[in-house]
Amino acid sequence: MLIAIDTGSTQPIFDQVSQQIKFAIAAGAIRVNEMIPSVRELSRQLAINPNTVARAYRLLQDEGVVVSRRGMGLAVSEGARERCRIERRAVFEQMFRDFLDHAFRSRLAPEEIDAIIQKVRSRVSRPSED
Amino acid sequence: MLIAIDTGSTQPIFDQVSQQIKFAIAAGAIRVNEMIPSVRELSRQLAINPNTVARAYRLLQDEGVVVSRRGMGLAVSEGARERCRIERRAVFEQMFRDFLDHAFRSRLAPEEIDAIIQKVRSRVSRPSED
Amino acid sequence: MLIAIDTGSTQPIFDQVSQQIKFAIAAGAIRVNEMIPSVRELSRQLAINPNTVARAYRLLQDEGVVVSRRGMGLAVSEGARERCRIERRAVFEQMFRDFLDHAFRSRLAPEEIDAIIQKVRSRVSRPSED
Amino acid sequence: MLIAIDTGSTQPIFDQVSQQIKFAIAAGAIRVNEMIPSVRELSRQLAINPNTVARAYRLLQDEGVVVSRRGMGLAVSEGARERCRIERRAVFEQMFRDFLDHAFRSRLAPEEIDAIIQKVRSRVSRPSED
DNA sequence: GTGGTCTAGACCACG
DNA sequence: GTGGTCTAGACCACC
Repeated sequence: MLIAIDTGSTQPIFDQVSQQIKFAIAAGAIRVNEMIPSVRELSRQLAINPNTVARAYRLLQDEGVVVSRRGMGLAVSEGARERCRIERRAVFEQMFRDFLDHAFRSRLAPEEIDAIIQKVRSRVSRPSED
Repeated sequence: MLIAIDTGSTQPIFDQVSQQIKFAIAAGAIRVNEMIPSVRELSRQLAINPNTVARAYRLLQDEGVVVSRRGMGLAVSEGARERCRIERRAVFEQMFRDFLDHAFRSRLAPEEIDAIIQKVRSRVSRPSED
Repeated sequence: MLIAIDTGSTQPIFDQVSQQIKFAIAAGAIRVNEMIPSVRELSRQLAINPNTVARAYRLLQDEGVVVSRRGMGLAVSEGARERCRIERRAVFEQMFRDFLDHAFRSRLAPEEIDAIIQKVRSRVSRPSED
Repeated sequence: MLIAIDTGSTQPIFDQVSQQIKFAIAAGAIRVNEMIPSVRELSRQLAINPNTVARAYRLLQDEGVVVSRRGMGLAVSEGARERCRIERRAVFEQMFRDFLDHAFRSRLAPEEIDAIIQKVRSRVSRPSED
């Protein structure tokens, strides 16, 4: 359950948690029918407020990614993996679209956009260390 | 002075205003030593509160992009264009780096990343209508 | 948390607040990692508008003296004390340099400058009552 | 008539002008009964708004430092020099008192205050070049 | 006319 | 509970 919280990010913590769980499911790191950690357990691990984990889990339930098993906890639902893959794809498509749109609106020259993409890609086959 | 406010964005209005002014300077749409619109004028144009514009302008002053000419208004400072260009470049480099890093950490396959870039780029020579 | 507001001063209230907090950190009266009073709390204590305190706190954040812990409040950042000491030192060095420079430019005789320093120092081991 | 305007200073321009004239009189650089430049002349020299010079001159008249000679302009009044010396003295005494009071209230150690005074004095026999 | 500060009060998301 | 943003409107000094 490798979840990395960035408290400095503008993305809310509950969102980081739920998103990383979904993307872990998409990647197959958590399997269908597998249980996810309890609220108390995960909040302890990540050193964040239990309410925050609870909110992330509520989100996952509302989206049908996990289902409650009474008295046991939450398990990854049938079909969750495919849906998580689709969402992951959509998230990053939107992210790149925002980048391009914003760059165009800022009158950044196409050549400069190309230069950015070239430069960053050449440096990042694994995450940067900034 | 083409500034477009997106009230739905998570980016605060004052931030949109100051950023768009900086990028307009970067693009040469506002020249060094030129005055920027008065707080009251711009707030009227954009139909937002003068305090919000004032806050954007305060940001610009703190960053040294504009200087106050007392009783007269705010003028684009010497060397502002180059600094704005550099900042614009840095902003978009960071944006694309975030995209890539985040995608890698989400274990998105390199081929899928390529597919996203191809697909979106082919579609966006002008801003999307989302 | 002894903060004294001088409403008659030309120095803005938000500036007095942020500076006094920085100097309190420099003096060790507020410790690293300690939370500073909430916006509402301090505004109540000082009988000033919450927005004014918020602006002071925004300044402190921009300077990296405090960091926001979301939903919890603001905490003094690592290394803040040393930076606050340095700033305090710089502020007063500049203040005295301004005094001297201005005096010289006004062609005040060195003996008269000495006389002023002697006279005032002998009188002030505690703050004056002006 | 050596007047140096600092547009970046917090001290209003009209105040800089009137104060520097008074201090020039205190220093004997402008003599009793001598005429000071016309509003138009000085505003041209300093490249500032004539209204600003006019306001400075009004101040000087109100304080009795200069008197109007109909159709001719403004002349330094009898006894102006002594009064200007006294004011100059008071201004710098207050300036140094502010420095000390503020430093005490900021809990700056007396040794550090001494250190500042030593350091700056050793460097400044003529104005600094900051 | 200009920017700058301050107040008052509303609304929001986060924990 | 916390900070953050935005609106509305007043007041000030400066040019």
